[in-house]
Amino acid sequence: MSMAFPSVEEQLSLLTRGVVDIVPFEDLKKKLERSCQENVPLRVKFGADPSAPDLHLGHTVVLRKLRQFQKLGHHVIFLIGDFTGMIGDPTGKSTTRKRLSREEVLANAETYKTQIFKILDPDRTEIVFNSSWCSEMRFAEVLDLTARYTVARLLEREDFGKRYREGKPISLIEFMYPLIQGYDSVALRADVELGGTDQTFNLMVGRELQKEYGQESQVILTMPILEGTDGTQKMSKSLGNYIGINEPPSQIFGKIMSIPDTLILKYFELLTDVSPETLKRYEQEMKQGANPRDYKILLAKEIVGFYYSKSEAEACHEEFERIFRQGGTPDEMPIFSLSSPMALIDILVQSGTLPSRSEVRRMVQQQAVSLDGERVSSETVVLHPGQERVIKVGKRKFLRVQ
RNA sequence: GGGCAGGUACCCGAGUGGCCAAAGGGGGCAGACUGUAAAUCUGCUGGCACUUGCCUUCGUUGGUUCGAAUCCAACCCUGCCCA
Repeated sequence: MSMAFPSVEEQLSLLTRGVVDIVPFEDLKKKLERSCQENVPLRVKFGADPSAPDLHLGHTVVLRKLRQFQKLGHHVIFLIGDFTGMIGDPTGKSTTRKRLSREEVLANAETYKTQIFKILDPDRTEIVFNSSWCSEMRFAEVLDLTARYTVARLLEREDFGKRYREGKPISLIEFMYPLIQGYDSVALRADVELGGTDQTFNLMVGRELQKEYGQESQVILTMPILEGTDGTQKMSKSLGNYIGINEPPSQIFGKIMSIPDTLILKYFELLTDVSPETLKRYEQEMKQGANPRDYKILLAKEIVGFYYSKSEAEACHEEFERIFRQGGTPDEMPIFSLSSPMALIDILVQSGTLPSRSEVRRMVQQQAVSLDGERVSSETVVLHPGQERVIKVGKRKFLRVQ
């Protein structure tokens, strides 16, 4: 399969979009030139944690960059770091890593596939597991690997150094992670490795190790870390500020609408294909006083449109207007069927709308509960079957009772 | 192996026998205000009951006591120093 690559300049202009750093830039240029001349695609590596199969928009920043490489004709290697996942890390800092079985890893891999292929081209993506070479390594080989790096250099990493200075624990296996990840690059003979800026250190270790093992060092390309819906902390599932790509369209739409204004342009740049010129125009218009809300709507439509469809995006927009601007109700909401009369408090707990009866009482006290648009003042109101009513808790929890 | 300091609710962190479901902050949730948001103000933030009540929670397990997050013992875990 021989196809001409676009010119190096053309490739670079696309590939440099939105990136934070390319180290070293000159080497990327050289690799691209050689790839053009010899008509050999670059091997572009990206590593993923095996235990987090729920992708969110934060993950897609890098995936979209991989997609650009693919569109230019390069070969993407999606590495699933199952080896360390199967060992587990009992002392992991805050989140104790769960040990994964082989079956779980494979199941997670499947989930990955269905998600990443919403963005990546399956025909140009190779999925690999690092256990396939890590589990073959003999202890002597592992020692040989550890002899090639020093503790002082590992402590150069910001979080290691910080934790060490602050007297917080660092387990040896954590020290090994960068080495393992770096060794993966050796095993894969990666030309380029992508990652978030938080991965810079690990990516650099890959460069060092490749050199140690007599290979040409990979070029590393880092992408910005996407802030979550809270606008300050990085998007992550554990912080609850994420927008999952598997979430229903109306959820995605609503969550995007809730991001702070300061993120609008960044989201456009990193999560959509909107051209740089258009981006500039948006920026100008907002500076001149246009309502940022309207651009958020454009953004939300753009993203929902990408993962679902244009018409779905339109529908989300209409529903959003109805619910939040006019205080209406969504098209779809959880339904709870009554078979006999039941008190409001029981309905809200049994339907799972709220976690406990105490919570229901609190909400009612705080005037957060309404029934068919009317504030509810007592949680003991009894609802009867056969009559359709809508309960609303807070701004976005709805329940249809029938 | 020895010495010292620690382990408190989602997170940080006060509390050293009853007034502790446990100060304070962060986060979260709700209300007001808005543009849906941010900022601000107010309230809530273990569960069950709901007019002062009961139950579970302060690393784990036992013990002392009318009564323990607080005292004792053993154990587990973490950090620092020494070997």
